[in-house]
Amino acid sequence: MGRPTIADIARQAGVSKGAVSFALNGRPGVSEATRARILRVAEEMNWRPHSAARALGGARADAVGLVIARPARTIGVEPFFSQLLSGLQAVLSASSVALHLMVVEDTAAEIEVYRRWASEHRVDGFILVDLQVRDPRLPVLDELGLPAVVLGGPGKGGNQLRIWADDREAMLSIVDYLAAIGHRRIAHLAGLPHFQHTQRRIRALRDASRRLGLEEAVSVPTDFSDAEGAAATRTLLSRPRRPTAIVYDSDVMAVAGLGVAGEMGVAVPGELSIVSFDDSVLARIVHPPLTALSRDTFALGEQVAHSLLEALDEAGPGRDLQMPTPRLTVRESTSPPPAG
Amino acid sequence: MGRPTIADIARQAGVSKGAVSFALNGRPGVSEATRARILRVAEEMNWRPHSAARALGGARADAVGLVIARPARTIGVEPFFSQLLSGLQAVLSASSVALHLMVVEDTAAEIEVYRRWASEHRVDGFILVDLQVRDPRLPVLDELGLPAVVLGGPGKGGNQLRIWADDREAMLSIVDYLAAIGHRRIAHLAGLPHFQHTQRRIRALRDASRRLGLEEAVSVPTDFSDAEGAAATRTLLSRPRRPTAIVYDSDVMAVAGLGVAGEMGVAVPGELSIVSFDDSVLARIVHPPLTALSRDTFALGEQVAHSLLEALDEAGPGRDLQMPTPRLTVRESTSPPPAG
DNA sequence: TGCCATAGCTAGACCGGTTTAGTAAGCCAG
DNA sequence: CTGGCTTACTAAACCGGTCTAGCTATGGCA
Repeated sequence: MGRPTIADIARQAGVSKGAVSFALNGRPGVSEATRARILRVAEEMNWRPHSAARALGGARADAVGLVIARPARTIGVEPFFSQLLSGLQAVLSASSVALHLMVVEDTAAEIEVYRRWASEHRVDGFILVDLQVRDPRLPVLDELGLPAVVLGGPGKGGNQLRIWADDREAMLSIVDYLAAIGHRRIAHLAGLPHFQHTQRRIRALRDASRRLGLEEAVSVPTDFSDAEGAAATRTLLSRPRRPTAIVYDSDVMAVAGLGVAGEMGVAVPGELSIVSFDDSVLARIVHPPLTALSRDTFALGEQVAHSLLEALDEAGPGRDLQMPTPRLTVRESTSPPPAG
Repeated sequence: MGRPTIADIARQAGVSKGAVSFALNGRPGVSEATRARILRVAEEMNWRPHSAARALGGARADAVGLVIARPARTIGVEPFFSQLLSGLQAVLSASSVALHLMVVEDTAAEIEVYRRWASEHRVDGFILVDLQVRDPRLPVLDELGLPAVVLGGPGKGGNQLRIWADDREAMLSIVDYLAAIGHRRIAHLAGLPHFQHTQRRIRALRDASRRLGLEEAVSVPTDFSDAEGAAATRTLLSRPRRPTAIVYDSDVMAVAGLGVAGEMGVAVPGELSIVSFDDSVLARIVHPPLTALSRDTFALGEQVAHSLLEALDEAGPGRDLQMPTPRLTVRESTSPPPAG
């Protein structure tokens, strides 16, 4: 015989299918004695629920979806995503909720996946990353009516829960630190310009520069890849009056930039200070180890998972949840600028 | 009205549910005219199949499972997994097959997940990574009767398809290269000792050392983490007669080792040559860029996905599939050893 | 003309659960 | 003793598909 069904258990225990269902789901309708007997039989027969059958009745799919829209080959590098995934899994696994993961090429494809998974009842909710400026995904999620947690914010509107950290404050802490040790020409290798956090960081740098009266503070948008990070660094360092400090929006770019500096014979931190906006093992294992903004991405993943599980239980209106502002970890890639 | 069902379409098109099912699945039983009409109605009503309902009838779940057994916090670092994932996704997405991903703490938990997903009809097949020496997961998979693709081999027995590259030949190419440029004392920072590929690499190094008459060739097992990579490197470099070349089983460890060398004032490649068994952006962006074995992990992922999809269609007996042997990419982290 | 094969379709069982309506028995109060 | 209420349970509908058995109309062929 194949996998046992509740009908098999019912027959074995001498009760009806309904009674078995009640017993297995811990709901009233059977006596304690009968419940114990049914549970014992189910245990003996090694019964497991058939998730599809459950989902058919309109119940949970016990899965949540995460769709990442980035060119497939570039995902590999970002420790951020792997860390986030790990944190998500840690919580989801504990609740026996599976994670449906998909990597697509662009936002249009991403939205298509949301529609498909929702209509196919594959998932109970979604996790959104890389919040964009006027994000076209939000209205779609509202329309689909499934709960979602959005990484990024703060923001109004929509029924999703927003989880965010204060990028502006974080950028200010970097610039304040650099200015305090004497830097007056700071460059910023930013990420994709249509991401909300990219824009917030760029604006924060500009504001801080004005307030502190810096000589120069330029933001250069990139696609987050090591290639563009390296190329932009090369351009910056080739200028006659080059910046004395560069802030990188990701650790991958920072490490690439560090490599370019070494290659061009620019000493770090002697002639150039480097700060990474993202901390990870990557930032720690290179030499010199990078001064970086430390946030606990694993914990972020855990928080996202918790919030989503909560939202699945009681669909409330969208809320905001602020994570601690990342704190600057000073390592050996920063020092006062060269004299003169 | 909620989501339209085939019953709604049937009513609208004036046919029976069965006819709709035939039409939508492209099987005989309806005339071309009727089929076209049904398809048009389905299109108009924006119908999507309910995956649970399909799965209930014994059909496909249209999902495959990947379970990774490593401590959650350490996954984040390995570019290998992210690259593999990207390759998998590229192919799976194209076939509208979802990927169920789960990270667990150990092999026992991994096996438990296999059992659960199989009995819950959540997935149609599995992908196994980190093949172990006498792998306890293989008999379980045979018992569950679901197709699987195993990364690692070659191997007999089991009904799984094995996909592997020739680790032995790869290690030999590294040692031959190092010996050819004059190295006589080579160390090897290996991975977890119960992995098959770890053992094969250790054995290959020993054999090559004997054949080439090297002065020393030692393999040190680690847990793949940057911490152990750094610690073991420190120990090796502190010895009175230290190795002139170190081969690292992963790029993360190699980069960590590079950092330790820099910190201890050991010049790379002047005094120490470094080779990474895994190539990735990581190996390229550090300075000096690392000589490494290049294999296309993304392509590996694509191949795995293709093979698994094929196995889903026609469950054949287990087979072997050999990937191209990784080729050594010489960069700037290797040179002849210091004189004397 | 009569018979059979076949195309084209319908009705309904079925998958494995959940859930609702209904029923029998037990208990208590009046 | 009876009516009403609760408890413990059963029977059956239901979710949205797939699939098989069977029915009807048509065409081909002897």
